[in-house]
Amino acid sequence: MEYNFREIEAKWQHYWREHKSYKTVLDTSLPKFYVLDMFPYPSGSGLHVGHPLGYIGSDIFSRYKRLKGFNVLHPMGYDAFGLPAEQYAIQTGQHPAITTEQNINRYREQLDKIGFSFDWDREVRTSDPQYYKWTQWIFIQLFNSWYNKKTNKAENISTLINCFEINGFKGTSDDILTGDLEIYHDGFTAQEWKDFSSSTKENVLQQFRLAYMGDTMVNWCPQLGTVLANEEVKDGVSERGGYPVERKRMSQWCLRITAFADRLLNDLEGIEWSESIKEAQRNWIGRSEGSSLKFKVQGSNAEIEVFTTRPDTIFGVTFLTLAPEHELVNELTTDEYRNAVNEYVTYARNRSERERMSEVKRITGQFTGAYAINPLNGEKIPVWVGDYVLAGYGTGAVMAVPAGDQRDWDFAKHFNLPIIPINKDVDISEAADATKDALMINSGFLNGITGREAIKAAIKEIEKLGVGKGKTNYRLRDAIFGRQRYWGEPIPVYYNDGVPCVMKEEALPLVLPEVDKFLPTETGEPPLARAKDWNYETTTMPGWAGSSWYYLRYMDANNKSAFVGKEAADYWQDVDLYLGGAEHATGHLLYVRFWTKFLFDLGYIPKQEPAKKLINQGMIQGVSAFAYRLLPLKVVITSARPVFISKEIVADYVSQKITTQQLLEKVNSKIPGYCNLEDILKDNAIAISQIHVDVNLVDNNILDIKGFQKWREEFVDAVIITEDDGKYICGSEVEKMSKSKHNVVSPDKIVEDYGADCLRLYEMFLGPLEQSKPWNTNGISGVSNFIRKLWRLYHNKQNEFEVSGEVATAAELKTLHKTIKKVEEDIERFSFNTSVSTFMICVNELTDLKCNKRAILEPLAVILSPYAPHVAEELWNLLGNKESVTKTQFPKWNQQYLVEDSFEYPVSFNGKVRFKLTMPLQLNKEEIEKQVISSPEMSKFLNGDQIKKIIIVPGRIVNIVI
RNA sequence: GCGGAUGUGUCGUAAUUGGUAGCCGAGCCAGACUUAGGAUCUGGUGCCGCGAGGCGUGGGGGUUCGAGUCCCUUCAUCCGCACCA
Repeated sequence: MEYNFREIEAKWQHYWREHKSYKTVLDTSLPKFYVLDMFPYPSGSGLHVGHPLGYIGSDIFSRYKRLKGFNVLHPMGYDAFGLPAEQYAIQTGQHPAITTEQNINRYREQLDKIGFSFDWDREVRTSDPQYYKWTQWIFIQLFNSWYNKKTNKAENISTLINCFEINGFKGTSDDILTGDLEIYHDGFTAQEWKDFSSSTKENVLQQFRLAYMGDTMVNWCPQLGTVLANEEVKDGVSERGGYPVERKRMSQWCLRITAFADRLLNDLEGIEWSESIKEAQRNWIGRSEGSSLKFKVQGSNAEIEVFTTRPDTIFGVTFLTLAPEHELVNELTTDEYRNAVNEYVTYARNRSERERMSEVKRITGQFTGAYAINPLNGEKIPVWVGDYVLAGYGTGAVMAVPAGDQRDWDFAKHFNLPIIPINKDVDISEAADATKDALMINSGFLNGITGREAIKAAIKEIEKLGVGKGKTNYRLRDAIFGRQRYWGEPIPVYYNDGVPCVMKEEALPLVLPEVDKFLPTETGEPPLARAKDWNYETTTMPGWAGSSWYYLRYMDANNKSAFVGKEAADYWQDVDLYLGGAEHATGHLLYVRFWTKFLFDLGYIPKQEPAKKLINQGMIQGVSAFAYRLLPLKVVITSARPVFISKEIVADYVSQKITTQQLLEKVNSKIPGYCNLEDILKDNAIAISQIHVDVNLVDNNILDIKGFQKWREEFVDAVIITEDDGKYICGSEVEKMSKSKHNVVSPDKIVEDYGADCLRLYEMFLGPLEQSKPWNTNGISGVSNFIRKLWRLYHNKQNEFEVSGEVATAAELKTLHKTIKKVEEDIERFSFNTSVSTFMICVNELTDLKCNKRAILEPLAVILSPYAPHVAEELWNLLGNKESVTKTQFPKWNQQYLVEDSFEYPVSFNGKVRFKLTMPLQLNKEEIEKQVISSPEMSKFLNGDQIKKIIIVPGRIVNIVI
């Protein structure tokens, strides 16, 4: 045996744990560096090889920064509340806390085997009452705060109450307003405020609080029995479980994230996050600027308010469309159209969200009989109802400009409504044209200017007439914060005569109560309603609550008196490097920014962005393996045994290179009399189904037949039809790694077979960190060889450590310093895959030089230690160092060893390399030119042409332009 | 439809500011040592061509002495948002 990774890795993992090598303490004498991984949800299936990818990257960077003299905070914890544990609890009755605990222990065991440098003394678990105590505390702060538009920050609600007591409230025009005040539309005086009952006061304040009870349309999932956030719904079904989701109006706890929309959008500028994440967030916030506009309704007091981004097109309006759910639909509809409208509204409501999405192109609508008046030209225009207008965006009503908007155009064509051209020389006979650059026509005072200019002019006029005003609209909705679930943080609220009150901070945590079952009650109330003497809110917080501030807790994880102490917050500030998957773009990564801004506004933390730099590691996909099962249909089966056919044979069959008869003959030769050949041929009734095979039973697409037969009881005596050489070839496909697809590769197995260092190096070697790629173990031998080669360099045949004290030669030093330089540059730009190659080149060169010198090995062990800490630590130790390699400094590379004395210049003519010339590197441009021109090859390739120009890049290239 | 990203050998990939395309690894081929190991070592391996040479970074065009890299255009794949007014 040579390099024994099992022994070495166990030894050093034990050492690090015993010596708390990675414990971090606040030390103001050192510069800080905070490296954070998105903490995992501890699922029942354990880690797969995809999970550690980001952790390895962040670990390399953390270890590197430590060697560079930084005080590095590199913590880990668990996002422990979540649906799967609860679903499991519902099925088995097992308390989710127990399942979660077990899963966490398994995760920890797996993580420990990979040799991460986490400071486990700072571990957090969101489901721990000592943690969620502070999540609840933050909720209370949100409840006790409002957003002051004047100061543009969150403030304690008392400043608002003060304001009411002194000035009263002027209603919607008051610029301290951020909530949508429908109830207190006309405002109130200071005296009226004082006279309000406490419940009326609270009703008013609810319109301002950052945590409030809102009556909103929610995504209701009947199967899961809970509401879901927008990002938990994909294509009309729940992200988890894939159950249908419907829209439902419910009273819910909400967080007023919309108050922060502008800052969430603008502050994206200042952070180093990938463009795709930023863009996803911009998209999600969906800021659009335009104007509100009120249309009077003929013969009614009602006004229809619309939002438009194109007020310039106001003269092209030929009808209004209301969403079917719009509150004025009923009031406006004339008796003549009442039945038709009711019918249409019912139809639209019953169309599920899913249908509505999949039938986007289907145009439906109904005239209400009502007419509105265009406030700018007094034209009478019909009011329609149509489900292409969404109730949830803007005002739920649009002014339809068929000339400029395709949806309006389609609607107008379908119902034969008029289309007024508003742009000069623009053809709208086949489609609408939304250009802003054409000159306006048929547009009153806007005629003759471009749409771009007209937008400003129109808003000015609209505001002058008092029929609307310039307005910014957001797609972003307030975040629904209540979940009808058990396994989440209880919301620290109780009710006094139906008026919500938050608990006193001293009374926290409000601990999750025991319940007899984890299901909703018979009356449809959330599981918490089952708890005895539970006088609190029965919904719990959503999964993202605990993860919206965990990075702050790590700074001061054991603080009993604050969510984070001032000293710790001031020192650690924010995350310098955040690593995690891109799938949280519009969920976690938006909420964590929201909470950070809020806590910043209240003065608890010094930064208003959580993370300076974000790297999204790519997803590692699984390579699924398939076996092909022969399914005889409508056929007399004489054998009930399952039959599997090797892929190549199937492929032949499918591509009809062999006939059904040949296939069956093949089957029959293996199991005579398997089925009635004639009947099969008569009906041509044969089908092949694909089944996922556990990838651990497959090597290079070749199936372990015995293992496969043992895998499932029903396969024990399955008939396997192989290729002629007796091999069964599986099919393969790249899919998401998941238990149900049996394509999960566990890091444990890799560690077991090759060692943790090898796993770390290989995961990095696989390609750029940010790129998604399928897992493929085939190439791992190269990395494994590298470690063994390094080991062998410093061990003799008897596996005894043998190192020479001789002075290193120039060539050896060159190799070393080249490597240090490259590795340092690679780490700084997160190009970990290229440094693995660099190490390989280094060891190859040292092997060629037969170099086993201490002077080379010592620094090499240090620069290798972020990547392969165990083997580096062992070598470092063998060299006689008492302290751990992690306590040392990253070596400095020295230019002097890298200087070449000569360089082989490629000499090219018009960019085509014709010959090469070796010259001293120290030559300046003139000298190089002289040498090139006087070289014997020159005339041969110049071929009588005139030299126009010579371009020389010293140390690079010589190009002659002819 | 809008937005983001990616296209390089058989495969994973590499290539400072535009400067010898294909580093490193896998696979494959040949050889050595050995005799059957999933070991180690050496050499070869983009395509066409006997060769000189030519062609090559998804396709087409452009800028340049010179383009994987910059610009325009187009195609393909992946991801996000989507009847957002």
